[in-house]
Amino acid sequence: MLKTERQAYILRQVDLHNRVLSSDLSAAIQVSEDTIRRDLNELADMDKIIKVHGGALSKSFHSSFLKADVYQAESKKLIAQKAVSLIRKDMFMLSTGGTTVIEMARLLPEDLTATFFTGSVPAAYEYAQHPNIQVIFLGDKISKSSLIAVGGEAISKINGIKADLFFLGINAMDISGVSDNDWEVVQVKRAMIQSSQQTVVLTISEKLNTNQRLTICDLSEIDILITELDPQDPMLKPYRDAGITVL
Amino acid sequence: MLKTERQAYILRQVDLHNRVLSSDLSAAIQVSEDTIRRDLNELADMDKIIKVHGGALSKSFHSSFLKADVYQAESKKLIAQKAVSLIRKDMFMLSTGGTTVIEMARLLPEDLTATFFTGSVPAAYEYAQHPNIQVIFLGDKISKSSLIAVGGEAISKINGIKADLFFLGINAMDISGVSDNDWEVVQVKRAMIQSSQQTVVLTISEKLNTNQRLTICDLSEIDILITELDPQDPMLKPYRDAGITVL
DNA sequence: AAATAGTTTGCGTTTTTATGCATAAAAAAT
DNA sequence: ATTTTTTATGCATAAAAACGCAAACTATTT
Repeated sequence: MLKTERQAYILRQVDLHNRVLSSDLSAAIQVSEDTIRRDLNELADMDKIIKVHGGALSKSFHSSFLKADVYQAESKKLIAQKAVSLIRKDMFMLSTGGTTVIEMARLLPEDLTATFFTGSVPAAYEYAQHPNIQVIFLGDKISKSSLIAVGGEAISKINGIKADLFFLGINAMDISGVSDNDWEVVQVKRAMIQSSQQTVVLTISEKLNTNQRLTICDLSEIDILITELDPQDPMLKPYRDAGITVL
Repeated sequence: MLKTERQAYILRQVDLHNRVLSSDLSAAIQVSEDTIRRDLNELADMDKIIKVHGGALSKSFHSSFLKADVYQAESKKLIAQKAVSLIRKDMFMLSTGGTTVIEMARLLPEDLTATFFTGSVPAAYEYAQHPNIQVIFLGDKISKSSLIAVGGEAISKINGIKADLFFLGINAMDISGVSDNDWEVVQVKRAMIQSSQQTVVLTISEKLNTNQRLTICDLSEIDILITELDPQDPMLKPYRDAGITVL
């Protein structure tokens, strides 16, 4: 069997079965596991598969179904970097969805090990792409508008958690607090605030000094605020004055 | 034998067998491997074959190596259409992930109202895009390889459901049953089978007559099998004989 | 027909590539 | 923390490719 043929066979098996073990391939094609491993590495270099310990995963299944959100992409990267700096090894994290949070999920360093609890479908997807992050999905009814799990089940699950840090993506925030327009989402976010040591708001500055109908919490419940602006920016002064650490 | 003759012969062999070895050709035509190599190089320069280490491949082989998933997209649409026909208004559905199932999710008619329970992140995402489908996510730890919630929490949640129909995407299936290679996923799929009135397997025919380490269930637990093939296709006979309704 | 120029082919040599094995390092699993 | 499994690395071997060269063959010109 030619090397190229062998690699084509491997690729087919991976795509077909989603996941293959080196040992199975080795037995099936009758070559050493060494050779299989070299093939997998080459296919991975060509971006055709995802190599994992002991075998490989299909790429077609894992390549992002979420198109990268280009709106204010640079700002979001800045925010992401600041947020990442707060995470320590093996922390328990809570997280909502939202484009800013998802952008951050993509920038988590490869070697970071941590556990993320989330009820957001896209956020769970992004976290799950990372090799060393464990993702726990807090299931329940999925809200169509925000793609986040809402309802009593989700909330009671959240109540059972004690997280170190909570990354909160928001819709609106002003000096009277954080607000939203979806009652079910508000409930979930409130529960998440209660269940974590520290709450970190991630937002582009555009959302500051706006508000919506329903209040999630007032500023005293926010510990850290991260925007793309310089922490000393005058726009952020009201929040610093309210006792929030602004990064 | 003339050079042009020889090259014509080689080309014929490549098209016939999809691949040739330099050593075989050399023995067959009684010329040195050096000459064969030169011929192969020339044919490759003319873009008539793909030269690889040890021989050559036909162009059709190589193109399928590059993008193997295109031809299956059509198959999956066929499967999706058959699957959709089983759903009635306001049914309670269970569903795994998997590319075939996700393809089906995209083809659900706009006006269909139903409730889908799933533990699959990408499937939940697709279902959530539909205006009239309610999505309940069965949360727990997300398996990185399959992006599906696994674990005791998920299973006990599944046990609490009584669904009308279960769309099961699979990795491998033969006459001895449905199998997989991830223990945690097997557990979840088993629970889902138990919790639904009818189990419908969705798969491209390529996965038929393959098997993996861990058994999910035997054929008696499958009610309906949907592939891209005609229900009368001989390949499906064993499954019809086992009492499965083949669509 | 002989001479000549241009191809083609086979062969020896050198490089490159492919593969398996042994061993050490790293990563999971227990 | 220890044991097992998986991976990386260097090395040996064999197979294949590249290269140069000379002999054999073709075709063309004289």
